[in-house]
Amino acid sequence: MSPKKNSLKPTEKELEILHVLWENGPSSVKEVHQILGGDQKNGYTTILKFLQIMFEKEIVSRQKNGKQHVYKAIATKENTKQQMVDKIINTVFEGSASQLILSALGNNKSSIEELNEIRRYIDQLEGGEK
Amino acid sequence: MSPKKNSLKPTEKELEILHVLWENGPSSVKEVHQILGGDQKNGYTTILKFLQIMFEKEIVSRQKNGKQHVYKAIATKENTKQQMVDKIINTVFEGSASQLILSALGNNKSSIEELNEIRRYIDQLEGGEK
DNA sequence: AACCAATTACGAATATATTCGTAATAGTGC
DNA sequence: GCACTATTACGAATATATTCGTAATTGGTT
Repeated sequence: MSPKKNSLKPTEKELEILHVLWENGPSSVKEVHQILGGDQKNGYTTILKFLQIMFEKEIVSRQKNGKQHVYKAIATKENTKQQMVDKIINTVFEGSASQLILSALGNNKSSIEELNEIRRYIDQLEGGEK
Repeated sequence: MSPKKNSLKPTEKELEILHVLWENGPSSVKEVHQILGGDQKNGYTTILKFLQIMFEKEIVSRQKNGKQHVYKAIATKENTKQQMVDKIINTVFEGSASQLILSALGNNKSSIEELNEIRRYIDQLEGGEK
């Protein structure tokens, strides 16, 4: 019965902005705008508007610093990635993570080192029973 | 310079419908509507409209059968899954398939058998050099 | 050929996402 | 305190997605 809805489904553009906040850390509108390519890519007020909307959706928090706001992502990159992975697993891989994994292994060229890392991780999962 | 754009980004609803066509095979509007839950879930013309739009976007093909159209998915489920995997890899996993895989292994409980299957697949990839 | 039920076609209403212009505000320096 | 500029707030325009009511069509039946 919480008054807020926390569906957490960033749109395409919101995700772009989240990336900036994750990589750059807490940032002003100006910074986000710049990092995303300046006026070539988006009007300043476009980015501003998005940050305001994201603030209302509680995707980001903000804090005043002089006359400007500094925005900060609320969800971590890890959490967000996890949610997106869960979603794709459920919508197209009938709930099976391993299907997704096989598919990811399938077409994408992972290096030998990466494959070894994955193998090590699997060993770890199996070793730790569960 | 082809006259068509083939971006292939099914929306949420389109994906739902594609699933029906993949699982059920070529289907009439009536069938899709029924399988998706009938009038409880969507009006008949809603599904009809979607199939018409998807036809224009060339997501599905269709063929007349008596007075009705029989719709058929153009892309296979495999292709579509692959595209979605590629996209998520590029948008949130900085192009690294193995990152996605580790993430998928991470929170989702795969069974021992599944882990073994994945391991076998990795063996195969490594064995076959490449 | 005329009728009827099933089906499609069309267009509009609503919802959400994206973009940005203009107005209001608020610190800063004088 | 006042003017100046950086910044935010607001509201509207456009785009795309979703939903469905109503009209037109069409194939089969008599």
